[in-house]
Amino acid sequence: MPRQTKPKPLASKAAAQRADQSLSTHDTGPRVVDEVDTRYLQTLMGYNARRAALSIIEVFLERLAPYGLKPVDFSVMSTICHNPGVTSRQLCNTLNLLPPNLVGLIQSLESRGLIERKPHPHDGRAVGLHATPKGQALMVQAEQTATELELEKTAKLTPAQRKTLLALLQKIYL
Amino acid sequence: MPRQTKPKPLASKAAAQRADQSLSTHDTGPRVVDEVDTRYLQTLMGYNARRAALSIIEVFLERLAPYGLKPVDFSVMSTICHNPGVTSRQLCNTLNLLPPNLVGLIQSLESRGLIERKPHPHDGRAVGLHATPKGQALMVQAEQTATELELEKTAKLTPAQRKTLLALLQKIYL
DNA sequence: TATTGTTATACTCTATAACTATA
DNA sequence: TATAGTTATAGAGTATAACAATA
Repeated sequence: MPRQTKPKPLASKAAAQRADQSLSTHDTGPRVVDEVDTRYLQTLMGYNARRAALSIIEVFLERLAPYGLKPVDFSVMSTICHNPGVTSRQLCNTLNLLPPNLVGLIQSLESRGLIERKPHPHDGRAVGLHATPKGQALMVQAEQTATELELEKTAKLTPAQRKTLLALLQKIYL
Repeated sequence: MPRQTKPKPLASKAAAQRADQSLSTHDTGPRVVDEVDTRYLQTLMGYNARRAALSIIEVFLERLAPYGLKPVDFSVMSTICHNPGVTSRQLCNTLNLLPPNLVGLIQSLESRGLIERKPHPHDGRAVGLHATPKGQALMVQAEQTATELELEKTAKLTPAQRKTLLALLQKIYL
């Protein structure tokens, strides 16, 4: 189930058309565009990172749907599994989420029996989040599926390139 | 105006805590998490690409606000400027947008006097989109601002690393 | 019959303000 | 006074179905 219209394969014969990349062509008459020139946008990291992320997330949504997990659910569950007792506030800070948007998500995971809320040992305001055995078992499978899917989507990259790409991306947002 | 809660600086002294990354710890008691371990998520390209993209887009929204352009407006305007006569359908295919979501955007740009709609030379159904002189002038400034911002956000990267990162990202979504 | 552009609309995601309980 | 969690709600973004005009 494609969520977007898929770009048609470009007619490579028309590559020679795109010669003038200047912004101010001062041309006002009607014109037919044979092949769309996106060379400027492709110099922008934000554009490329967003397109790459959406490309992966599109497949992620399909493959993880059987687990009832969307990307944010997945990252929250994974972080809880790897950090038993983590609080909502810590999840927000770590994953760049807003507290109000996490409330319903946590409640949903709890009602599905994937996590448990336990009182925080030292802070009466906070609540520690723990994955149940059911939640842990689900995430073992989900993380394996996610990792497989990621390797597929980055199949054009060598392992070294993949490692490089991860490191460079982290230099931007960390 | 921060749109998200900003992660607090991590106490590096606690890095030694995160030794066991296994999913099934079988621990059920209350526990305090000192530093959140996100090492698994950081192995996922989708997670890193999305975080990097959002990190850039956050600044993009601030810096491009004076031009009245959000990321999608910007990419549409830029593509129209560099491809005079491009059609809505071509924009959708190129930028991975859905036609209904582009209608209001195009109307807004037209009512602001940034673009003009002209009949397509060969196809009576299609409409060619052209940037007005006002739109072209705006985009010269906007693209310069965007490029500057991008260089700031990728300041930790060498020019060679930046080029590598762009190329690797395109190998994922193109 | 297929495609371009459009309308209407629903659903999801994201953001802000304000409240409570505790530190 | 400040923080953790919550509630309510508004706004933006994204999705599908269906239609008219043209190819």
